[in-house]
Amino acid sequence: MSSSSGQPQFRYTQTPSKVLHLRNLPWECTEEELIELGKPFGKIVNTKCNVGANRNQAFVEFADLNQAISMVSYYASSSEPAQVRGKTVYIQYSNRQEIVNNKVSGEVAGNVLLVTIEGVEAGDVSIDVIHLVFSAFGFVHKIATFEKAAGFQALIQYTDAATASEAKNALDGRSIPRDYTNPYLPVNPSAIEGNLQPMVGPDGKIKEPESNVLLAAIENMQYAVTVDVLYTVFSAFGTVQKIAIFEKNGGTQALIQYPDVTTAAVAKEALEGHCIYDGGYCKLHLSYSRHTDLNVKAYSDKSRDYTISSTGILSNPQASSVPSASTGWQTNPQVAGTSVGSIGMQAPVPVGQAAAWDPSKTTFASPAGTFPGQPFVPSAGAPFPTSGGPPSAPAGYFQAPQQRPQYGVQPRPASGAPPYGQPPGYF
DNA sequence: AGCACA
Repeated sequence: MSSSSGQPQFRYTQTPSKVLHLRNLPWECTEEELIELGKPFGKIVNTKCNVGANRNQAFVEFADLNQAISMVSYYASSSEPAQVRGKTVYIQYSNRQEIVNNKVSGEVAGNVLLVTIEGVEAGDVSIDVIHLVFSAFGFVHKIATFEKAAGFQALIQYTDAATASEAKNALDGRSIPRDYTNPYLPVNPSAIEGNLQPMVGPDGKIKEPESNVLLAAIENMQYAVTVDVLYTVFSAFGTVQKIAIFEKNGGTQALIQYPDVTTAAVAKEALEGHCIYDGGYCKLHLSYSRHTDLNVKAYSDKSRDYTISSTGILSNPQASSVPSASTGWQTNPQVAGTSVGSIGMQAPVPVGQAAAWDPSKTTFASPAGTFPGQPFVPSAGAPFPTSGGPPSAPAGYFQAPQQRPQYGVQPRPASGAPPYGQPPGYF
């Protein structure tokens, strides 16, 4: 308790800081209110509110010291005091140089994806399905879905922006496999329950070594399974880089190469045990290949290398790096938008545009649906490119006779370019 | 008037 040389801590002698201490705030003042207050003076990079016993103090941190100085000096000489909700707020330099740890896991900038799922209505895609698809990239903290007349949207919250970005890159523009939405088809239960277990179980549950290359054994192959068919099916989960089909032990197998393990894992979970055609035809058995990079002919009827034909599939913006100012994702999430279905990427939404969350503001492009009830009739002029088609080749691809197709995949031009268009007018 | 978090 050395009451040592009483150095007075008057505000006038406080050393300036990028961080300002605010007091006399209204109870449980929100982060948005702090930002509103400080925004005119500069860029606020972090806040901490509801500090103190009464939860009526807060900190705001500016990007630049001069911005903090300008705010303090402005209100020091202003006739109008700083106010929040009509209460006068007292502002001074914090005795710290930065705000630490405001960003709890729920509020890291860019960790939330806004997903627009086109061609579906609420209930067509369950949260379980969304969870399944997005969990492959990392732990999913929260999912919220909402539906307006414009469309069905979901918020997917990851731990960090990097994970969100990864998911965005992998899934943007993709279709959710149709059978997720079909209640009559089995969904791999382990995949859905896998909530708390990432790919590798922490409790010693080691799965088979993962790979970005999947080995697909095709059983009961009554219909031709071409490179194109496989491409269409597996592209629903991410960029397919290479495909090779070969015969082994009298059966047909294929290798499908993705850019990364996570994408392969999603595809594997989703497709394992499922059939390309209804009726048990062309059943897929998936495992991880030991290969990581296939050496295949660029173009043949048994193999394809999609990486060398100029395909600009992935040119994805980063997830938002706008500093977060969230109190919760209901109010002010950092959104790196993605939409699944026929998916369009949405630019990150800056803090100030939190209102843009209103899904009703969404301009909705209603693409050729790839979802329930859509029979995927290929346009007459664009037959599916089957190489030497099946004997009784179904008029509609992926459609065994008198059967409904299993996967919501779209016809693909023979050029090798994926069909995923960017529907106009996202947000 | 007052300065947190782990």
